[in-house]
Amino acid sequence: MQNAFVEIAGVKRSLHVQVAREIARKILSGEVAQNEIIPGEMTLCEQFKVSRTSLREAIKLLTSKGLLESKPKVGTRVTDRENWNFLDSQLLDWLIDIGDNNAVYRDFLSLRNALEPEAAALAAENATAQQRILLSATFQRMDDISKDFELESWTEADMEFHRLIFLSTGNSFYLPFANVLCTMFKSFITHSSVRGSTCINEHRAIYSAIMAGDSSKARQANIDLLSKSKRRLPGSS
Amino acid sequence: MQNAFVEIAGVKRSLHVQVAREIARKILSGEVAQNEIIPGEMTLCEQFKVSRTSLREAIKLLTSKGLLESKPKVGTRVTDRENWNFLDSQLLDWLIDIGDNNAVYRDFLSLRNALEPEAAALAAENATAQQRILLSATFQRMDDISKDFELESWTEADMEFHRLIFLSTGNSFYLPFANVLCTMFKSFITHSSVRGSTCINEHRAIYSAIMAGDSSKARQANIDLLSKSKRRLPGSS
DNA sequence: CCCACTTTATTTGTATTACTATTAATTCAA
DNA sequence: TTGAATTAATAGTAATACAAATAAAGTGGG
Repeated sequence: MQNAFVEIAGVKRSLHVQVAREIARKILSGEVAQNEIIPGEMTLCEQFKVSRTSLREAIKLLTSKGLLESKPKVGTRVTDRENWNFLDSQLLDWLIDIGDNNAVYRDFLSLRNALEPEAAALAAENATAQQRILLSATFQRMDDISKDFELESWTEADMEFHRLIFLSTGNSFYLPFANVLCTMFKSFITHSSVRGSTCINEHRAIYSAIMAGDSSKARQANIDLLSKSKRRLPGSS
Repeated sequence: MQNAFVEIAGVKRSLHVQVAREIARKILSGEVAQNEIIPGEMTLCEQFKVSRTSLREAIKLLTSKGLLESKPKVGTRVTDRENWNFLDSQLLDWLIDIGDNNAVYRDFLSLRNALEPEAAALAAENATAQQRILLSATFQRMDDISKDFELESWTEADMEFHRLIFLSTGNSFYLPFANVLCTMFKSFITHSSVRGSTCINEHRAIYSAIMAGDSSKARQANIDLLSKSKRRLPGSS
């Protein structure tokens, strides 16, 4: 396993991101195995035709996402899958680019199932005045769009709605999901998975419950929404 | 706001991690405000007495955690709190070092509340043979320890038990929580928050349900455990 | 023969300097 | 007033040298 690291994508972005992307692709796709030691810095510099500075920045980026681990004398090793940060937006982008997205979408829906009802409940209790205003404006947009449906603008409003709920929980640990959610929604758009109806009534139920400060009703309304959309998405029963 | 960036902790770790830690502390504590532009690279190099290489590695690390954002000509700016990745173990360590941990523990418990019941249900359905063996061994240890209670070893086994559940879900998005959970448990130990009893029976119920492949029973058992431990932790009703 | 200690070689970590690319702000001309 | 060209400031890339860490090989004493 020597020449698994070659080529370079002729995109725009900064060099070390290109390199990181290439290496990440090979790791995520399984082309290089977990716990495998990748070639030394010098070797990789030659293969990617970049300076050691750039290569090291690339490796640092991947290390910070839990994909790699470096030790002097021993080298840089691919970590166990357990340590990969699947909630990182960039990593998700790379993962989606690779292929079998059905599994990714299914797993993500499962996570939303666990999180969003609780997030809605928390938002009902903790949303600030400012956040309630934003939520109102966004729901208004959804309501308007639902009457004259247009996929892209509705998806965007839908995304913003659920994003705002995460941000309104008043719980720091829910914040990262706002970004992950956006990444997934954007990938939905570009890969144009069909999403039939708007479920505007189910969304209205969530919205009303949050504005009324009724956490249990918000939780239940979000459960209802998820159980309805589950029936339309690929890979679910 | 110029000399908010000085000193340097005389710890061991690699240089750029020390620097990153210092800057992160100032950001997380609010000493430097969100959206504020921090001093240029050269200035920071002088203040921290490190080379530009190390400083840039530090900044890259913080950028990858969503704390900073760099653009040519404009500089490096502290991002909105919404973008901070609170599920990063290192960031959590820094956050805990700062102070008001009660809020952190409370928020984390709230997240566990949302996630762990679903994780237990998924584990009941998807745990591999290998994972079931590990879970059995770990529960056996918990059972033994509960008879002759010793705080540290029990906390470690408890942590491993819940960690294994996350790893056994068969859902990539649950994996990162395994590490976050460990970080929080370790902080519990060092900051020696009291955790009275072992709840061994509640844990047994989860364990049995997972081994039996009964997802709804596993979910309910995990809910029961959380509602019981909630009554003992600081900051909850 | 075996164990502990020392040396060596390899690999990552840090530092320095120089140059390039990007872009906000300014300037100057239409 | 506008808008295109210039300027200046900052991050990105590169090349090179040296420092630190450590696994592995070598060495001496028991």
